Amino acid sequence: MEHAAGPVPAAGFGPCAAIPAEHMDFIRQILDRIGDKWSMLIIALLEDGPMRYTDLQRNVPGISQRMLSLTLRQLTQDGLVTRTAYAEVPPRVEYSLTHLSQGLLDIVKQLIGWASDHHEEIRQNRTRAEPTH
Amino acid sequence: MEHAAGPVPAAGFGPCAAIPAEHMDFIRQILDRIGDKWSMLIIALLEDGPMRYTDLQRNVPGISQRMLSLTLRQLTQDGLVTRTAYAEVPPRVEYSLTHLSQGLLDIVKQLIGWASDHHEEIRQNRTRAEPTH
DNA sequence: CAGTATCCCGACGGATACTG
DNA sequence: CAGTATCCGTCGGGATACTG
Repeated sequence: MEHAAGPVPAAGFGPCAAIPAEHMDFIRQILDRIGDKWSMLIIALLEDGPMRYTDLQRNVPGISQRMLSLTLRQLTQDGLVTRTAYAEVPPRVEYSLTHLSQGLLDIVKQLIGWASDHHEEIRQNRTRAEPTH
Repeated sequence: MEHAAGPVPAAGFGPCAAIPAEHMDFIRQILDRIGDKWSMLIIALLEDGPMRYTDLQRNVPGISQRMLSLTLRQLTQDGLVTRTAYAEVPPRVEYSLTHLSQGLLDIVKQLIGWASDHHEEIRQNRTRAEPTH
């Protein structure tokens, strides 16, 4: 991100130097899509390589068939996941990442890393925040 | 639920090398929290420095007072945002990032950058995915 | 195996009105 | 200015049953 260096550039201080208002729109779009309950998890899981429907279902604990299907369809439509169906006797379908989602994968992994590092701290903060009332 | 009876291959490549099942839990916790509709946006906005309640309200287009209050309270409780109230005649309250959210900010910025770079591609993918009926 | 279809509940979150 | 309180609709998403 170019932020050039600069403490609040331009005139006075604008209402929002960090995010141009024009960007707000699709930032929300993307967040709504991958910020949902399962997308990032699935993308992270696909890092290892292609996975089948049931593989995903086993490895994303708690996901329902409905949500798995829906999420995969969304991701496929967005070009973040590739669906490959093999015409075999027991049907086989594999899902894998695309070039587009490779960059996203990197970020998702960072987010997971951050969560791993700080979830405990956050939990502590949360419980200790009670007494205020 | 543990189906301990399962193969659970342990050797070779397990069902999930990317995310150990134990981590799934708090990954979901974090995603549920910051993956909501407004948290990341607010964190990104606070990069520039402290902002007041109304500043945030202006710069997060479409957010309601209710959601702004709620989100800020959540973030404050989690230790991701600091709330500072000045006892002045017109009340003034400022919100800013904490050391904890600094690392998260970096990731959020990357995500925003990624969204900026690829939202168009994603939109195209989405529209061109229709004909499949 | 890899899904789809249907039902249904709870929460997320917007609109509005009120307060310290 | 900086919130809280209440009402209420939408819809994300789980449970269950069925299909190619």
